[in-house]
Amino acid sequence: MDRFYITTPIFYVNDVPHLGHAYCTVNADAIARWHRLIGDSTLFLTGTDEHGAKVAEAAEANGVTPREWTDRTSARFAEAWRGLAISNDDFIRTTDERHYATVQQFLQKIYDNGFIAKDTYRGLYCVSCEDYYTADQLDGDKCPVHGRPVTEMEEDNYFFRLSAFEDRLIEWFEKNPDAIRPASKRNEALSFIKGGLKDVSITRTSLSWGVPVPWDEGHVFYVWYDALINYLTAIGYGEDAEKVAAWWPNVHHLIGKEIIRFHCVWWPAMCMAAGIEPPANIFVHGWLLVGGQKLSKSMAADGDAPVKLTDITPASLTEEYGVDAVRYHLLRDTPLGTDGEFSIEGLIARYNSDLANNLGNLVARVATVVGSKCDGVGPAPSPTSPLADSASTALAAAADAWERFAPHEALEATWRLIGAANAELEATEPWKAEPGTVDDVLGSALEVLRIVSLLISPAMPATADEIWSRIGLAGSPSDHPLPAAAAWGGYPGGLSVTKGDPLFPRRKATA
RNA sequence: GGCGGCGUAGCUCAGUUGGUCAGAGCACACGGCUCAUAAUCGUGUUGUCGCGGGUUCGAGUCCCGCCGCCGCUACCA
Repeated sequence: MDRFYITTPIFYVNDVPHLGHAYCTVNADAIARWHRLIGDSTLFLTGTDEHGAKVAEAAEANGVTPREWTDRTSARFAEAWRGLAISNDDFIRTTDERHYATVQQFLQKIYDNGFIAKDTYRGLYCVSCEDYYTADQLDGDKCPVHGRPVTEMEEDNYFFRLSAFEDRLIEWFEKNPDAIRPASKRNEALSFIKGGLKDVSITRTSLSWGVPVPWDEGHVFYVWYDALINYLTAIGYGEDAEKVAAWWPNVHHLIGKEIIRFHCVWWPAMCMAAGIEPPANIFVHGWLLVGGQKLSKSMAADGDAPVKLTDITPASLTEEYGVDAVRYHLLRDTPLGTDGEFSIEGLIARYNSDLANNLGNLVARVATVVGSKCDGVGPAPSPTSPLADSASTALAAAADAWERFAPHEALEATWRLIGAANAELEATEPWKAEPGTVDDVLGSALEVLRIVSLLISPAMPATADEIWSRIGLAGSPSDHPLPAAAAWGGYPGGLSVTKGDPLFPRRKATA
């Protein structure tokens, strides 16, 4: 049995979960579900990043301890993911005991290996960003992000000798051309490395809300530095060498393009410094862009302001359109690796054409005709149906696409099968035929629905279960491993088929 | 400034190493069907492939220049 380890970034708790977080997490979830479906032993990890000055400040402003504050804010993410049917196997928090233990061991190892040393850092610091700026980055004398004045700071910090890894990183990139995808993002990281690397300050003394540096009291690790290590905490680094060996380094980090440097430069170097292999796969996704148009006011913080992606909560969409429809849109409309447009109009267009007209209507019309021509008992499929080829083609294309982290292609392939089934019904017109002569075509249509349930289950688990159940099957498609389960002829016949309400009622063009 | 990317039908986008590459889906039009969520099936229209040069028998596909947009340029989840 193969193993499959996939991660999202851990999200910073001061953010409210928004559509950008959801985009990444839903994609990771669908890919994880696909791997479970093909029988891989799968570990899907997400979580929250909870250290740093901003969190400490927010806690104080709310009159609670940082820990109480992050208990509350971390829960918002867990809740958002429940609302999107996210099937993470673990939810890591950087405030977990286990994480402190792993971070300290991992960094102690780097320290012992001689890649961490003390030095003095001087710079212009923005408290809001928790970050230093160079003079030319400033907007006058203010932080370009927050517009707040920066302060001159000087700290005795520990520095990670990133510069020592320039050659090794370049070699790693060249020996592993597919480690970072897409290639455009790999090149971006590589050119950054080739431009020369400077050592990075990885500890702070100005705050205490962080993981303590084990060899020097009074220092805590810089939030980014402890955050990356979560990927090792979850597989028991420092605790369970066997478990680490089982899952590492063949991990798949799914990340957004804004954090390329941390994941594609720092993180591999940190792993090298600690004496372990760098992560085998890093897949960089793009951003969802929100155009000039306004979204529904219920989704915007300020009804008249231009809506930003970060203003859109996943719940505002799932309440209106349903969990699976939102998941489908996120997976189908923006290929991983490129930026995409997000709009309610696009969501509705996709909903109506793919979900209501093609899939939902196919389920409805098949159920109706089985009801009228077969007394509601589904016949077995024909072994010679032309749809058998369509089904195997769809399965092969979907499998290939999921392997390449291309959910949109996997779904596109599945919809070609749905289209073929609709066309086959038109060609054979079972509603005109005498009962008794329609078993082959209706059985084959039901078989398509069974296979479609399997193929859509990573993307739309609830819909898959519902179709599965309506055609009379017990359990859930996710209990039936591919590819065997998707072989033509699996629908047994003799099962009771129920019509039910429309799976996806059509939507008006305006929300 | 430096490095990199993008600009293809109304919309969203495909287009490997240059030669049916001018495409898909949506939208739209017409026709069929009426089992189905006015859904479905079939057929079809739309483009100076950002602009201007060049290489070539032949260029969205290579080269040069220009215009427009964007990303990265160090510690911004």
